[in-house]
This record gives sequence, C-alpha cells and structure tokens, in this order.
Amino acid sequence: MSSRVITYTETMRWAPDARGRLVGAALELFSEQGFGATTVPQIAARAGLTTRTFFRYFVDKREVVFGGDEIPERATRLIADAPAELAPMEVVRLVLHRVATDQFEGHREQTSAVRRLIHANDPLRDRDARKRDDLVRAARAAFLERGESPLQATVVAELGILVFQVALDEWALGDGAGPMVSVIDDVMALLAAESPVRRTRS
Amino acid sequence: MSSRVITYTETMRWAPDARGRLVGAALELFSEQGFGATTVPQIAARAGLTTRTFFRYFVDKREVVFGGDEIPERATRLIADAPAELAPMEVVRLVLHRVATDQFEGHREQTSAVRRLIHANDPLRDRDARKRDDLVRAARAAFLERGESPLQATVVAELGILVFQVALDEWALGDGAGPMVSVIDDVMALLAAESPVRRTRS
DNA sequence: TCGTCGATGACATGTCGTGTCATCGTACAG
DNA sequence: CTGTACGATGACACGACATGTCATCGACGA
Repeated sequence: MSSRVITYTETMRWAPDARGRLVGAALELFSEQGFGATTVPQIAARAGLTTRTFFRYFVDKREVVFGGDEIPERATRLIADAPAELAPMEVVRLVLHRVATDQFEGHREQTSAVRRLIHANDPLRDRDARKRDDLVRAARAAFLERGESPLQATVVAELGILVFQVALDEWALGDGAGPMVSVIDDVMALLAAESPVRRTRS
Repeated sequence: MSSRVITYTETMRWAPDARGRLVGAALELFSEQGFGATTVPQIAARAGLTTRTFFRYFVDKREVVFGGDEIPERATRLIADAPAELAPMEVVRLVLHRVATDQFEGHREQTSAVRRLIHANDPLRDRDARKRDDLVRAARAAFLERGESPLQATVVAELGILVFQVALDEWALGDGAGPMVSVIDDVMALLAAESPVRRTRS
C-alpha cells in the first residue's frame, strides 16, 4: 500500500529497472532463437548485466516467463472472503470472474503470446504445470478453511483450477472474441453437462 | 508383441540389466540422501556404469523416477476401444478401473513411496505435473476421435485425469485400505455432488 | 575368419546455478 | 564536510547437469 519514491541522478552507477531489462531481453531472444537455444549469459549481456545478476532476479531461466505471480495469494484471499452461504462451485465462479476481469481482460494479446511460448517448450510446460499444482494447493487450503472436508476441498479446488486453465487457454488461444468471463461460464456449463451421474447402485 | 530372447554367456563384456541397476541405485541414493543431494555420477558409480551411460537411458535425472511410462498409450487405446454407446464419463470410469486394476492394485507400497518422493521434490513435481498434462492431451485426442467436440473433449479429458490423479494420491497416500477402484468411484461421486448446477439464466 | 552391430567407456565441451567477496554510488548521521 | 553503513552489481570460481563424438570390444552371423 506504500509507494517508494526513487530518484535517479545523472551520475548513477547503474541503469534503472534491471529486472525489466532482463525480462525484455529474454523475451526478445526467446522469440528470435527459441527458448532452448537462448542462454542466460546472452540474456544478461543484452540487458547489460552479468549472468550472476540474472540469477539474483530469477531462480531459473524459466521464471522470466512467469513474472511475479501473485495469483495463488489473490485466489486464497478471494475464496476466504466469499460469502459463507455460497455453494463451493459458486465461490469458484465468483473468484474466477474477479481474477479474469482484474488480471486478464484487456491483455488478450500478451496472454496469448505467453501461452503459445509455454505450450511450445517442454521446460516451460513443466513449470506451468507445477504452477497449476501450486494453485490447486492454495485453493484447497482455502476451501478447507471454509469447512469443506479434505477430499471435497481437493475436488473443488481441482475443478476450479481446471475451469481456470481450460478457460484461459480457450480465451487466449481460441478463435473467440468474447470476454473471458463468458468463456468461464461456458466451461462451467460444459462441466455440468459432462459430470458423472450419481449412481443409485451398481 | 514380439519378445526378444537374450542369452548371456559367462564371458560377457557387460553385466546385464544396466537400466535396472541404474534405477535401483538411484532409488537407494534418493532415499539415503534425498533427490537433490544425489548426483548422476554417484548413481552411475553405484550401478557400476559411467555418467554418460546414465544419460543414454534417461534424458534427465528425474526420469529415473518415472520409469518407462506407457500409460498415455494404454489410456488412448482403452478409450478408443470402449463401447461406442457409453457416455464419456462412463468411458472414463471404465478406463480408470482397468488401469487401476492392471497397473496399480497390488503395488500400493511402491506407488506410495514414489508419490511421497515426488511430492517432496520440486523438480519431480514439475515433471509429474507435466506427465499429467501429457495424459490430458492423449485422452483429449482419444475423445476427439470418438466424436466429441473440441471443448467437450478437453473438459472430459481434464475431468478424467483429475479423477485419476486425485484417486491415485488418495489411494496411495491416504489412510484407507480399500481397493483403488472404489476410491475412483468415491471421487467420481464427489465430482457429481460438487458439480456446478446448470444455470437457467442469470 | 571376417565384418557388422550394439552396448559401453573415455573425453571434451558448454550451460546451469550458486557461494563469496570486491566495488562503488547513495543516503544519512554527525 | 566527512565518514560510515547499505544496497545493487560485478568478478570469479566451482560443481553439477547434459550432450556430442569417437574408441573399444564381445556377440553373432556369413
């Protein structure tokens, strides 16, 4: 909530926004040469920094693509703050709508580019898949907090993130031009339609 | 479908089952020192082989844990062979039951050990998460083949693998002692219970 | 006996990722 | 004005990861 004011003088020792320059350089090089063919020293050099400095900002070459990611925290908070009387899947709908409008709507092109980059590179797919798992864990914990049983919490969290991922890729990569919230609703409708039927007895 | 017969003489140049020895050595070392603290040269040395040979069998240190994995192929075939009149989620149930009984039932202890190892190490979580994604892709393709629409196929595949993963960890890591097939049915029942309700109009 | 094949070893190389210490503007205290 | 602590970055070393390439040598078939 507090903002830090930074003043730069003419005689500064270092150019500003090292992190931003690293991200920019990396994204350029990835699109020029591909992710795998790009080395960290190259990225650092183009940004006018050293390899060591790169690893001070990113634990990993892949992290450049997944910029400061606060979605798990945000989702946790949103789930916790949702009205107590809402059914779990309605909480999911509410949260996803908020995340979609706040963090994605209006950046379809950029999101699309990142998703394509990820889908095209195994190491990035690894990392993206784990991010999904982190999200599930966070959501599961939040639903446990709301009083769901462990297995229920797991299933609801998995379902929620499933909707999010499918809708995100459909919205960013699909042909459609509709807003992300309606893609979310479409996926949830499909989920309802395809869900297993409660068995009476086998 | 053809089996190769290999005979070993007393004067063989190399001890048999290099791959098996590597897996054994790796698993031992992982449990002794942890995954991260174990180096490839250590694994190779304990197996009586060189580092280079290790990388001939495994593209990656992590791959040792995910032994020759034919589940995607198997799932694809099972989905394709399922009776045409079955609803998608009943196909899912059928396939998961088969995979559970054929490849997991009876190996709970071993499965449990592997799952614990994976959950405890980020690089392995990455890889495991991607394996899940590979499974989804394979299942999605198989459901497309059955005539589902693209988005339907995606959702059903995601749901199927969701059930598989949740049930696998619940069965292997949970307290229960029941057979995996009934855990699968439990998860599917929960899915039915938690599914979003079809909205009339908002 | 010879030639091919396949599994492994030996060696070189390049990238990844981290620990450690030096450097030098900046800000602030006095 | 001076000095001192701080913080961002550079410089360097190092071990582990991963791969390309060629040599080796038993098995096997002609």
